[in-house]
Parts: sequence; C-alpha cells; structure tokens
Amino acid sequence: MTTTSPRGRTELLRPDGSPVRVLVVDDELSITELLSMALRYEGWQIRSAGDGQGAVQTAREFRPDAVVLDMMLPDMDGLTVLGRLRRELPDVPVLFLTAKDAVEDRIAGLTAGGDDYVTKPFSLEEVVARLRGLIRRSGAADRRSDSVLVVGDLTLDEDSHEVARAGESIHLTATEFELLRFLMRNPRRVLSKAQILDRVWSYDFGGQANVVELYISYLRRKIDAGREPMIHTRRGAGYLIKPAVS
Amino acid sequence: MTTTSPRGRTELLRPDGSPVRVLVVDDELSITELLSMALRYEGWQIRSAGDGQGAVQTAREFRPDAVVLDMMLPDMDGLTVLGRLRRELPDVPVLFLTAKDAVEDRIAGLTAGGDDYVTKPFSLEEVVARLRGLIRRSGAADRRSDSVLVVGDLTLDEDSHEVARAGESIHLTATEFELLRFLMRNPRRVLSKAQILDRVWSYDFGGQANVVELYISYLRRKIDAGREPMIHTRRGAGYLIKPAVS
DNA sequence: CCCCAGTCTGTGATTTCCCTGAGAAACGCA
DNA sequence: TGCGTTTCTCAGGGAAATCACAGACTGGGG
Repeated sequence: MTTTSPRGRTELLRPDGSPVRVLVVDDELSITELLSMALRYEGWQIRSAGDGQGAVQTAREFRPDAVVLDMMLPDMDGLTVLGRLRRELPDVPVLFLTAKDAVEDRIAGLTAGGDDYVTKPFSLEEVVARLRGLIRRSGAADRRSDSVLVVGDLTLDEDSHEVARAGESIHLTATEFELLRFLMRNPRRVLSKAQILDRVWSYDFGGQANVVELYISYLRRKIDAGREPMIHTRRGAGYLIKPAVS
Repeated sequence: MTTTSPRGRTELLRPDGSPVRVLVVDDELSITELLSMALRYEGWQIRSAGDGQGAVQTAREFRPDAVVLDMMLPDMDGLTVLGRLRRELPDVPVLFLTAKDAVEDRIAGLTAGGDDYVTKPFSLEEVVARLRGLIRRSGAADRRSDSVLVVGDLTLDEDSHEVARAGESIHLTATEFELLRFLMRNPRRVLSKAQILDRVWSYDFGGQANVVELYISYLRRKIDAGREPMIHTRRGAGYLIKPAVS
C-alpha cells in the first residue's frame, strides 16, 4: 500500500497499514546514525545494532521487513551473521554494505536470492532507493506501489533506470539519474544545494558545492533542451522541478 | 492543530492543544535572548542552554518538540551534542546554526534526516519559518496545518516558495518573499519599519532604514500593479496588508 | 494654501549567486 | 593496458539581487 505523507511524498506501508520496519547493522556509530535518520525520514521504523550478536537478537524481537547489513562486523564474519539472520527471518530481504574493494563475486553470489548491495561510501538516495526496491519486491509492502515516477511528460523508471520526456528516451549517467530521481521524488518543492548534496552525493564527499550547479546544468541540457523548462532555479534558495504547463 | 490566537495569528499547537516546546542552544547570550523573545512571540514555550552539557540536561527534562543548535559550542563538538540529544529524543528535528563560511566544511547528512540549518547572521523570520517547517513535517503538530498563507486573493506557499495573486503566478526575490511572508502572517495589522527591519533583515544589518520603503515599493509593483491595492501605508506608523475588498 | 516630515522611486555601484566551458583525474570495460 | 566515459575542479562571464543616495512627491497641520 502507498499513502501520501504530510510531506506530500508517497511512502511504503505494510499491507496492514503499519510502517515498514528496517534493521540497520553497522559497527560505525556515525553510519548507523546517518542511516537511521535518513530512513526514519522515509516514514519507516528503525532499529540499529553494532555487531552480529546484537543484530540477531534485535531481529528476533523486532521482526523487520528488511535489513541493512555491513559485511565487516567486529565479532562475526558477514556470512555467519547472514546465516543466523536467515534462521530467524527466512524471507527478509537484505541490503549488504561493503567496502569498494571487497570481493565482488562473493557478494554477487549472495545477491542471487533477491538481495542487493551498495558499496561504501554510498549516497542516501541510493540506499533508500534500493531498500524501497527490495521491500517492494519482497511483498512486505503492497505490490501496486510501482517503480515509475512521473512529473508532467517526464517519466523515470526506478527499476529499469529508463528516463523519457514526451516519449523520447533520454540517456543519463548514474549521478544525473540520482539527482533527477531526488528532484522527481520531491516535485514542486524547493530543494537547497545542501539538501541535494546530502542526499545524492556520498556521505564522505568533501568537494565543491558547485557540483550541484554543474549537474543541474547537465540535466537541463538533456531534459529541458529546446523544450518548456521543468527544472527551475530559486535564486538563494535552491532548485525545484515541476510540470512544464502550470 | 492550528488555532487563532488573541493576536489574530495562526499558530502551531501540539495535538493535545498544548504549546509547542523549543530548546535553544547557543553560547552567546545575545543570540539566545534574541531567539527566545522571537520564538515566545510565536506562542511557543522556550528553554535555552549555553553549552552542550546543559543542552542535553535540559532536553532530558523539558522534552522539546524542536531544537535550535549552534554548531560551535565551547565544551563539545556540535556532532557530539547532536548524538547525545538524539539518544534522549530520537525523533526531534534540529535547526542548526552555523557560521556562513563554515558551510563549506559542512558535515555530511546535516539535512538528510529532515533537519535544516541557517547561517549566521540570520533573520528572525527565516529562523521562525524554518522551525515551523520542521515542526510541521515532524508530525509534532497537527498535520492539517499547511504551508500556504492566504490573504484575499493573494497566496504564498512556504514550501514551494510560490506566490500568486488571483491565480496569476508572481516571481519574488528572497528578500521580497520574506517581507511579504511577514506581512501576510500579520494581516490587517500595522507593522512599523523598525519591526520589519528587526524581523526580516538579519540582526547585524547596519544599513539605512529606508530599505524597507524600497522593498515595499518593489512588492507593490509586483503584487498591486494595476489591481486594487492590498499593501497600505499608515503614515508615521508603518505598513499593513489586507484583502482588497473590505 | 504652504510647508515639511515622511514616503516613494529612479539610477547606478557593489556584491552575490549562478551558469558553463575547458581540462584533469578517476573510473570502467574490453 | 588502453580508450571512451564519467566525475569533478577551476575560473571567467554574466545576470540578478541588494542597497545607498538623492530628488520627486504627498498628505496633513498650521
């Protein structure tokens, strides 16, 4: 089931109408804090654990609809934690967090069962999007919630990563895609450059704030080129997207 | 829930009808005093603290609905304070105060959890507006309170920053927008130039008082142009806004 | 009716913010 | 390893916003 929150955003709910539950497992406090804050903002109920032991325990009584699991925990090997979690919750989807240079093929084997993974450092948009996908496909939330965002004649498919304006397909790079997704998930709302940086760029990004301007400029060339513009600047405030006719 | 106060203003209330509670944390006494006065004027209940230690203690027993937190405190790093506050009050929204040039070396995720920030020197209208937004979205206040101000056929949306008169969209600059918001939040009431300067311009503004006249003039061109005027001068007293027909 | 404090607004200087081209560095894939 | 793609920095140009200044205007008291 989907419903419209007070923020005007569409959020996932379980079939019985209660909020989705997510368990976050990471040994770095800053990561669990960051993820908890962001996922709570999605309207979900969050618990966190700092090691494998705690993860299994919390999973038993919290019974989450999804788990975010760092593969590098101090007390147990990631695979062991996964096994014990599966004993408690056989069907729960898991989003793995792994270091960039970690053994990719080991993870690839794990995700065959419908799970997914993101590499550190990640962007919050990426984590949220993948979690939404996992929860949607697991059936914990209503399936009618679909994966296509629509603003005016612009469409973005979160599953296939296809973007089109007025039926015409548009190729975007990964960063452009995430930026556009964030804009389209908040239509008609002014988003500041700080908000965009916090959601779309990875949490350790230390660069110039004008990357946002740069990528807005790239998006305009591809989305608005020669058409009625949909991406608007609010000088001193930020950017927003809205249907061209309005 | 919203209700109409004796002053004729619409104010936020908690679902049980009690006033919203806000904790203000800053080590400069002049700032906490300034903010406390302005926020009390909104009908909110205010406590203040001068360091991280005091902030955590006060939060524990006061249980505020929102926190205004200076990132530069004498005894603790801003993030440490935040962490301890979160342990006491996991879902409380935080409005960060930061120096203008400190935004560059910002901490990732400041706004990602739905929190927000303003840079010093700020204007009181800006702080109040952002706090209202945070409280509204956090669900601490009744959800029916929405983000659109209406006076006659003039509307102002605080989320999308859109202004329209008689359905016709009007573009305003940031300062014009804040001035109009202040007027519209106090309809039919005379506001002196001093009051306007104190609320809409930042607290360290040292310029000529006639900027107010100038910006009233800008607003009239955009809002009243060729229409029945809504912005009126009370010679020797100040300005007020009211519906055109009356 | 005149005067003057108070108000309005045109002009332009300054500052701030935004856009975008060019190129360097990192990445990913064959 | 090599090549095309993507990401990002840097810097210049330009547009918009802000504000000071000064002269024009106005309304109300004398």
